[in-house]
Amino acid sequence: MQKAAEIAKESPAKPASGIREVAKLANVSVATVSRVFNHPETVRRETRDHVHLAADQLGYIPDSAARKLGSQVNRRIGLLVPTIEDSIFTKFIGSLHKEISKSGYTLLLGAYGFDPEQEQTELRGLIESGVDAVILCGEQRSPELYDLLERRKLPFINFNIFAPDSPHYSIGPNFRMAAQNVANYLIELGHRDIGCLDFYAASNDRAAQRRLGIQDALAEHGIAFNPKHFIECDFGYEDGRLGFRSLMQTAPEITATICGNDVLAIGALFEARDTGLSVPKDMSITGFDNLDLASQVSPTLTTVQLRNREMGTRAAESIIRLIEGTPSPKAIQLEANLILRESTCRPAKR
Amino acid sequence: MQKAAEIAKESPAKPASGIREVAKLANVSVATVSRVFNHPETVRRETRDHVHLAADQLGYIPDSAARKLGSQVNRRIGLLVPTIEDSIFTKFIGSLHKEISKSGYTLLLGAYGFDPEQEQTELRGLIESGVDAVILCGEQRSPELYDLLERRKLPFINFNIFAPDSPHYSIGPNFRMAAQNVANYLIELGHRDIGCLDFYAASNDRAAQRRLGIQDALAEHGIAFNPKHFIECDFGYEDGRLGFRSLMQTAPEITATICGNDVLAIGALFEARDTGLSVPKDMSITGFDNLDLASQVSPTLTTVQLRNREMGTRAAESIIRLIEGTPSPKAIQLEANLILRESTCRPAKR
DNA sequence: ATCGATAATGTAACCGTTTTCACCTGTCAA
DNA sequence: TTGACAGGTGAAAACGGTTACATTATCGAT
Repeated sequence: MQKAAEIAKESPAKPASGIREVAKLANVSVATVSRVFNHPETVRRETRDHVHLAADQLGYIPDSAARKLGSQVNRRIGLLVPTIEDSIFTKFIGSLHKEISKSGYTLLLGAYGFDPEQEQTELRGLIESGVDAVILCGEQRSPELYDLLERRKLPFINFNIFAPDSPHYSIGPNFRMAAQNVANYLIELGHRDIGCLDFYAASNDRAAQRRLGIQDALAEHGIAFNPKHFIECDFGYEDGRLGFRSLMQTAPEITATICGNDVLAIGALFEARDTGLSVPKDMSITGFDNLDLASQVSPTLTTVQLRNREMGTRAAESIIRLIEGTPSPKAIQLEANLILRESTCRPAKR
Repeated sequence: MQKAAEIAKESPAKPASGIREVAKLANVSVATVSRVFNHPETVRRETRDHVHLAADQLGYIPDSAARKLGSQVNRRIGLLVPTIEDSIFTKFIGSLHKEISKSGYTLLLGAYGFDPEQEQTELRGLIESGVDAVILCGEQRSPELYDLLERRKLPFINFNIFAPDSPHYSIGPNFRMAAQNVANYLIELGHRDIGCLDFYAASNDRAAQRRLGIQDALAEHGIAFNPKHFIECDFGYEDGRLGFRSLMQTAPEITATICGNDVLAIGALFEARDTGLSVPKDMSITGFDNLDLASQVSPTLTTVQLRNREMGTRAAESIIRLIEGTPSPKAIQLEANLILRESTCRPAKR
């Protein structure tokens, strides 16, 4: 380990100094220095200034490990996402990070690649690393994982899901209702045969919710549910293309396709274009997320606007309240507005 | 703080237990328990099993703060990126995270929104949080920041830049040469008036490098450098559109546009299409990154493939070597291959 | 059986803070 | 003058591990 230190050339300057050096220089006890930083109001103004001066002079940075040991407080929040390579999470993480930084928290990031096993490993890592709370994606996970959280009495909230009936805290859009809205809109336009491209519902509760919402809408309008119309796939433009292609093969009668996200929808859009299908005349397509790209493609994409940034800031507020013991709403529902654009219209064929 | 604990309902189960409880249950001393986890080879097999059994039974998770305090080792790596909302960084972070996880490190993330001031604040945060090393983006930053690093004797490497002449460790593509290749390719196709859309070179050394590369190519072919052809802008599809529009206004003579990334290029592509310009016939367009989207748009985009995932894994290896004192190459150059697609061809007008 | 070397384990100091408690000083009401 | 009290401050005990060093098994050689 000392080796690591040798990498930097022997600097003649001051080595990293601790609270004792500061105390000595300021002519006070270490207790006072500590107080200056943690409970400034309890120390005399003059003393405070001395200490600050000394600290600046020495470039003092408190050691958070020692601090944690002493105080049992980390000022650290753990976030577990399935993947960081998706703009939903990216926006969420960005605004979450910004918001918790404001309150002096740092972010510990874990990604588990949609693997529940890995999720648990990462959680252990976060706990071990010392987090005051964690934020998880979705609601569906092994009881052992929830157990771990409870045993450690770690506050946590689930994001990207609105679960008013769950025992856990949650924040997110109501995917079920949002999807129902999309389906209703298409049905009211006159569509009867509606296809659907989404993730694997069994392992992704957001996809499952959307699926339910679509079924709600179909049932409401007395349209039979046809499992052949529901295709499950991975995400990525290419997956959207592939999914759309197989949808057209198994169910050529459909006049509209609801996609679980914008990437899938845009993939489908490209595939339709490349196979000579006109969107929206021959095929209406909708997405979820409202990516920047959705309003740039041609035709522009009808989609559901999600508030991923807002989700980040609100989740931050919420989790900090939980850490501090302030009450916080159990389930927060975020808006999910349908944005009408050019990729949808009434069906041509009847 | 106890409040936070009360959030979880009084669980009758075992509270988080420490090393002492494990020691007692396993009938050994705390030292032995510690050794089992840190230097297993030094303890008898049988004892080891006892300890593991006890630890599992109690759900023991060592406290990393205490661990750090005792051992002066964190197993934590800090990463500072300008923004997390960009697929370059996203891919990099993803693979970096995966790779360091393998070696038992966790990732501390900081984002500073391209603000040097904020970068320093975030770095302080990371140091305070206890990182064994940090990874930074680019090379250009205040001497104070470098100072902080040296004073703390923190190993660090700069990513997304190849800087063989710098005193610091670096890993990334050679943007200058890559851009020179792009420009050469266009010039050899017959283009003489080449526009350029990129970030602000003054605050972004990658953009500055690309600009130099383009100038190299122009000079090499005896083409005069026209500052009007270089437009600086933010990133995002809309910025690409705007940038391209203003480029067409100030320099309508150009027959090709080199963009600093694919998003900009695709924005330009869309704008060209919407204004009735045919790509590539009237205008060749190139990007940087080779996003998934680049091969999906129409026409498909000629671009430079960057190895951002590879950058992540290699950076991980490198930084871990640095931490452990194993020698590691000072500057690693990553490939940057020009991918020819449909968005470029010889100029029509002469 | 004794000895020495070596392997396995225990004891206790230490890491750099926070925090409890005790103490000192000065002020004010009785 | 005295006692109560509050505001500042310091000494030392935590916090939960790691590890240097001391100590105790174990075992082969004599």
